[in-house]
Amino acid sequence: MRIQKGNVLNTSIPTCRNCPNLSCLIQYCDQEAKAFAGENKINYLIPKDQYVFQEGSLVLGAYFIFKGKAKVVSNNLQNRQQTVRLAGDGHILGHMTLDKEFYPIGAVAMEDTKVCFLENKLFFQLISNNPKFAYQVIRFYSKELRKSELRNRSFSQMKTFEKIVFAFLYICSSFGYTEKEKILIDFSRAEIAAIAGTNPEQVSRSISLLKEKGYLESDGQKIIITDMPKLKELLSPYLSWEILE
Amino acid sequence: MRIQKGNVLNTSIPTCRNCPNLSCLIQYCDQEAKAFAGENKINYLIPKDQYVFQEGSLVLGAYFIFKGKAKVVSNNLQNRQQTVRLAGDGHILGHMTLDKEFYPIGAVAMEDTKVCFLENKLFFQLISNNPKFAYQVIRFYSKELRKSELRNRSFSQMKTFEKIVFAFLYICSSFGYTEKEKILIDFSRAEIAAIAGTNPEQVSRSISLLKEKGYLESDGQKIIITDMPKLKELLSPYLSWEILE
DNA sequence: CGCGTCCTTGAACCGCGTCAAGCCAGGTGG
DNA sequence: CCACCTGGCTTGACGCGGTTCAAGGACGCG
Repeated sequence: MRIQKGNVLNTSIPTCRNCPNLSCLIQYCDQEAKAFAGENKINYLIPKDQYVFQEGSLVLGAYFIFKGKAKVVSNNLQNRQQTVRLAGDGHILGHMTLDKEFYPIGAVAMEDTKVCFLENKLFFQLISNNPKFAYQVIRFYSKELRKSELRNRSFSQMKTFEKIVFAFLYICSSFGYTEKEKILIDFSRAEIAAIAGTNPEQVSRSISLLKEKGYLESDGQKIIITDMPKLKELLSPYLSWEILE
Repeated sequence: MRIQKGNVLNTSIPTCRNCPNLSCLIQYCDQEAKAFAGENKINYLIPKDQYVFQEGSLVLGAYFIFKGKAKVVSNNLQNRQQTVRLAGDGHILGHMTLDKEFYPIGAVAMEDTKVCFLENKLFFQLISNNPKFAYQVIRFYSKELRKSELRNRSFSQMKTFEKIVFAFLYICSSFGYTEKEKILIDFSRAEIAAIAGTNPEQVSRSISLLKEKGYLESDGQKIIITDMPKLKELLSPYLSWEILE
């Protein structure tokens, strides 16, 4: 198995103004590193539904998402796929290491996605020259770990219905939303099920129930959340919501 | 609610030879930082069963475990406690941040545990002056996140029996073991249940079943794993085991 | 010796995963 | 332009597994 890459972009690392998370990281990189990155063509465009990297491939560095959406997925031998994390603009995919290690997970682009691949050596160089960059990376991982731990807890205690509600909120928080406007989720039932850790039928049932009670509307596979605060309230026994933001 | 601390130790940061993970981290700290840490008495001894920090307390920095065991726990409002992570020698507890944030989780010492508290400012100072230290911290978080993601996936697909087997292996991998010798797990049924995300009854049933099939022995609450490889095999459909080590 | 705590085992209810059938929308070809 | 087909959404029915409740036993402690 090998890392599957999209088209190489000939740009240097952009400042990425419309992507606060990443620009926050990148602005701390010194000129030298930026030039190196540009020369070495480390920016890629991954088309929708293609792998950023595949399960079982060799770890060579970390991927930063400039613009786009990706899901971190994991198959087991029974061919069931589980989505373990969602990543949007400015997030980090993959895990850097000094040793040769293998990924137990893969990442798939959910839309055309611009990523920047930082090979281990370059990554270390960036950290060494840019302590603020290092600090931002640590904060990112620290936050993601916290989110992941929370998901762990929630999933082991929630009933299926609640897991599905959680999946909706997780999607919203991963890709951003504003409290006021209506939120559109355009995921297939199967995709939602893979996040919630259940099956499409249960997702469908839960949506019907939520629709009935006026929490959301649906049109084909599209879901429109009309009352976000009430939806959050359903999970109030489990969560303090600030932390997902 | 306030941070509950144990006795303050008057030592400076030790090199901690018997604790490879942490010594690996700490050896990269410069003398100045070590002196500062020593002066500011940032080392604490947390007695067994006391909180290192409590759910809902303010985030002020990160805790490094020198020697001991701790569990990261999380209560929901129905008073069910879930253990989301185990941490042994050299591991990091808590999550650093620039802003004022709240922990959604707490940490409890599982035995008398020596920890070192790095307040945010000091932590940043360490990172700035010690790029290798920063890199090690990033590696640690990256690895923990990977483990957590894997746990996420596994738990959403495994049956209860398998989750309990997983809990045993998770305990072993967190606190270290050698493949050859017999491994003693001295946890109450309820504690194991909190890790596996189920109830003590199921833990008890699973243990009986495993005992019957010769995977382990038990004596009161003590569990002795006699055949680790066979135990791992039970979960082979889910896991590539290297990554937990 | 009595009490409390934890482990163990049994029994009953019910949530949910699975299977199956019906429905609707979009795409294709005659 | 319509007939057909395919794939995803929806809903119902069934059966298994697990949570919960309850009772009995082992052990330590006062």
